[in-house]
Amino acid sequence: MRIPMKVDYGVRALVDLAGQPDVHRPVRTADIAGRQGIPEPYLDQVLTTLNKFGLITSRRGPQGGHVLARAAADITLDEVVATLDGRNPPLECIDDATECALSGCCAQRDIWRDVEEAIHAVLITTTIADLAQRQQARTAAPLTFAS
Amino acid sequence: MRIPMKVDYGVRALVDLAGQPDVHRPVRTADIAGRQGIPEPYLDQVLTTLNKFGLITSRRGPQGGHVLARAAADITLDEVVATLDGRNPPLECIDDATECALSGCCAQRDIWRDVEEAIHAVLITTTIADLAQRQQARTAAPLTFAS
DNA sequence: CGCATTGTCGACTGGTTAAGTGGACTTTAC
DNA sequence: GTAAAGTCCACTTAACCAGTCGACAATGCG
Repeated sequence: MRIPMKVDYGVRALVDLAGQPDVHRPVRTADIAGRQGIPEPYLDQVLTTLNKFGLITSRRGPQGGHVLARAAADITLDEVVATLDGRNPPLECIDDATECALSGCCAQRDIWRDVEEAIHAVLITTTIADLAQRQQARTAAPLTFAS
Repeated sequence: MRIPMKVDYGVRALVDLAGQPDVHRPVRTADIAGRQGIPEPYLDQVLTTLNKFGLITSRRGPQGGHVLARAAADITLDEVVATLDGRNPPLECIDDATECALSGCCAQRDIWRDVEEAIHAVLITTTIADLAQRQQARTAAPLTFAS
């Protein structure tokens, strides 16, 4: 019942990209890793996956880096989780009814599905833009008093 | 974001115990394993844990086996998960604020906490008795039409 | 063209989880 | 009291996840 590191790192990276002053200037892996406290080689893999599935666009070479492929408001957390965690259901039997067949369609399958849907409901209503905005408000607020 | 096998097996075993005609007669590990399609030696370990934490009572020797230690209606799924999965938060930083400190109290921490609470909400409102009842209704219903 | 920079990919290591194996211990039946 | 039926416990194996390292490929610049 844990959130994989991949997912946490991926979300952090996307929020970092969304929070850049110029959204079209590529950001290097090392910069994101430094700011977010993520082991760089590992973040590397995560960003590669995000690029492969079209969440970010990456460019190699000098002045290369990563850019959000879409508007931050269009990227839901649910999509990030699905991309990085491979669309795994919390338990096999939820999608595959074949395994659970012998126990006469077990009752707890409903419960696990409820759990899955509860998670889904939270994740689908949250976008990277939401998080970036919240982040910005949080880093700015403690320094400047409300005018 | 997966539900550990331990948890699934543990819940299945408890529901199995709750569904017994005589709740006070001990049920053998092998019987539960056979009915529920669980690898017996592994279920063994799970049941030992459940016994150690007082969810079931186990007796050794001939006519030995496992019995629910409390009423099925008093055992919530949340408790089973906590017992078998060791009260792990979905992400370290939710309980330990030390790790996340450098990124200025990150925004997604709230979201992961929301997810955790959503899961909690489902699990705490479901008891072993609920599942056992639902299970019984499901195995009986397809044969007899509603009167 | 040649080289530095930066992303991409694959193999490798260490820790945790899901199981399997074997033996010790405890209780009941005879 | 002895044997059998059970649970309990420690060790091993296989698969997976987090993280590291090094080679390769593409891009831009002189």
